[in-house]
Amino acid sequence: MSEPTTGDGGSAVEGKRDRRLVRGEISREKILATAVEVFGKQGFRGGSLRDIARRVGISEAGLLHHFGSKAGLLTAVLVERDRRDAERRALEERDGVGLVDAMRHQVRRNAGTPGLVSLHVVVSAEATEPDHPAHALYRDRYSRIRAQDRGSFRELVERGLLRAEVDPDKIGPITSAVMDGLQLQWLLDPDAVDLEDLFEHFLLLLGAPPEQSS
Amino acid sequence: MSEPTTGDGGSAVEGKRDRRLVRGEISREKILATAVEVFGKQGFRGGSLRDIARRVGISEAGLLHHFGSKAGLLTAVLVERDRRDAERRALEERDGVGLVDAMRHQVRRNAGTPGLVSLHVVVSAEATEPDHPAHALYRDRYSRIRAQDRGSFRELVERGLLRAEVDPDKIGPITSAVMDGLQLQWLLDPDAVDLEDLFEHFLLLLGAPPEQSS
DNA sequence: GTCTATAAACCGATAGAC
DNA sequence: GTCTATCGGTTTATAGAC
Repeated sequence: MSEPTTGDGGSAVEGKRDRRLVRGEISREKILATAVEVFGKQGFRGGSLRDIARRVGISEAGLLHHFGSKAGLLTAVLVERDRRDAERRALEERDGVGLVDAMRHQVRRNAGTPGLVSLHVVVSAEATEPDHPAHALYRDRYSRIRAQDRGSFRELVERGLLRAEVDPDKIGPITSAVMDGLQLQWLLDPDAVDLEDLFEHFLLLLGAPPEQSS
Repeated sequence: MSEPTTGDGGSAVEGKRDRRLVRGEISREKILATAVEVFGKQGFRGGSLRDIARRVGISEAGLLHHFGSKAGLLTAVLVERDRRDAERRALEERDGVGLVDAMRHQVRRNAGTPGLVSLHVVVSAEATEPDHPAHALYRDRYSRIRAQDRGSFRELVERGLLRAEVDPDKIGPITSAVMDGLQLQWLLDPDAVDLEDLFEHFLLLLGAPPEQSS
């Protein structure tokens, strides 16, 4: 057994730094980090509260005190992840990082955090079932991304930064598909699939210019 | 540990046509079809033998008589699916259908069989976990596809049927990723994602010629 | 906020009759 | 080949003490 010590992931978020963490919040952060691991490996259906509770070093009842239900815990995990992504994207946008480079950064981060990638791949697939507690969340997330990408890609094509054949209405979902699909193959066989290299080749086919080191 | 009997399923493939089906084989076919439904919706971990047995109209013990275990049933389902795919691909190859058109046909079939698509998307994602009973099967399947695609794509590029920038070593996994990733988005929101249309746009970016109606 | 105890349901698999 | 009965295990969630 032993402590997986992944609790380090609970390293203070950002704005929370100057505030003392009370006991309950320590638990909350640690629970969320552990839930990412367990739901990432076993999925929502396959992962158990017992497993998470044991890894955290808390009782199941104690765990449920914070999140109400298993579905509540999953939702908290995914919402927290979305929050961090949005925060990071906002910082990048402030620094003038374009869509394509932002995607490159995302792929690079993914290659270093297989646990988060696994959470996404496994839970999003589970969530295709309409009754799944995260179904609406994933459906709406992809819908939102498609809408955002549409505008960003249109601008890139208009500025001649992508090949003229690229259809701004269609390239967004295709690009998301490439990222998701490559992640699946990478998780199945990490040594046989080079995430960054393959994504970069896809970008080359779009006619995207090389990365802006800035 | 009882007879898994999963081996005999593949024994008589073509020769079965002229032979009367005995009761057991009727059950076997019906069980496999139902297992596709249940595992497709709930995954292997989330789906239960109880649910499958009830839908088939048989007891759980009767079900296990045929397949030995839950994992044995999943394996039988996936092996059967692979067998049918290989059979169909062999026919197409005999008729001179190229790789790209074969992929178009696959996408078109997928758009008409959401249950099979769901089985693939959900179970392949589950199977990224090394302990999953279908892990080796999916890892090897993708490895095999990558190896086959490498040769086929090289030939297409050499014959000028794809853009020269296309790297035969990299475009295979990217193309698989596009199919898988689009399927995920399609299952999450069927009305918002046009599987065939988006895949065709991807092919256009590769410089592939229009479909050969033959 | 955390615990123990327990409810209530579901699970895969086996034994053995027919 | 199919059944009934059952075992031993797991699951999420609640009640109530502290």
